[in-house]
Amino acid sequence: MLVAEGVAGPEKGGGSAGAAAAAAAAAVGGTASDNSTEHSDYRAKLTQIRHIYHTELEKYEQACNEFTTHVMNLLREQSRTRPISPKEIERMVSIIHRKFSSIQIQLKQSTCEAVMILRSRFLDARRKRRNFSKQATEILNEYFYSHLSNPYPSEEAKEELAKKCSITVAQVSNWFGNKRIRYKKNIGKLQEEANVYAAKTAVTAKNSVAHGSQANSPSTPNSAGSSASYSVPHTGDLYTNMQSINGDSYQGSQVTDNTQSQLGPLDSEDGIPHIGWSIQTQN
DNA sequence: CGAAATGATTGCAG
DNA sequence: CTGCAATCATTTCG
Repeated sequence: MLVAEGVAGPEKGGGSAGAAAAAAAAAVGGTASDNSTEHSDYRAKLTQIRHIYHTELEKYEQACNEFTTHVMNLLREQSRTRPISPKEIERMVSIIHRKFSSIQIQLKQSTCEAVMILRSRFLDARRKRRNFSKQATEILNEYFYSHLSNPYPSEEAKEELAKKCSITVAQVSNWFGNKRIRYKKNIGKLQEEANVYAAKTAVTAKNSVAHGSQANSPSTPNSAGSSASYSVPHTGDLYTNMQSINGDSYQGSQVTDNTQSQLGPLDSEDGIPHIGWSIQTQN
């Protein structure tokens, strides 16, 4: 257990400790490369614990030896007045060693406890999030808005994005989960963002798919100062995607989009259009 | 400081 | 197992 934590291992600099920290990081879900700043704290504390442990252990060992020799001396002294069998000496020594070993076990236990506390605190810190870098969110948004019609990246796409953003696949999934739901919740506000990113990536992906007649340029002329008027991005194509609520077909590029999905909370102030990718069974 | 933004977690459903 | 929705906990912004 302590060995696993790199505490009771060989007392060299930081090899095993580093491994332990890395393992902990992996368990937490970090990339082990970028968030080293957070690990340094953990590692420093682990090192401290290890140092204390070894110091104490050495102290006990030394005390044990001293005590043993002391007892031996006493016995030797006594041997002048009475015969002392080697067996008795052995017995005494073993008793002493047992005693000290129990003390050491206690030390190990308390050390173990300290490590566990440290570890749990470190794991609890998983909520201590760091915002992604500007560039990472840029990349993610780019993908999201260029696949707005079906923002469900495949496993490969997630890996790709994760690599590009220096985050984990799980984080990508989290991000898309959050993004989808928050986008849906707030279409009005995020519209501008959508347009921005759509414009940004207008030429890149997907136009290959849209080779249909309709010009795909989303190009809301941003004229209206207020965000009042927004036309759903739906950069063209395939947002009819699954939405296979039989019948339906799809109503041209115009997005009056009555996909029922009555969002309760948002009062109808502007007839906010709804997004298509609500897969939810909602017949 | 409080509110908004945001990444992570939890519970639920299929 | 994946996604959604609600919620938590932290960070950032005004």
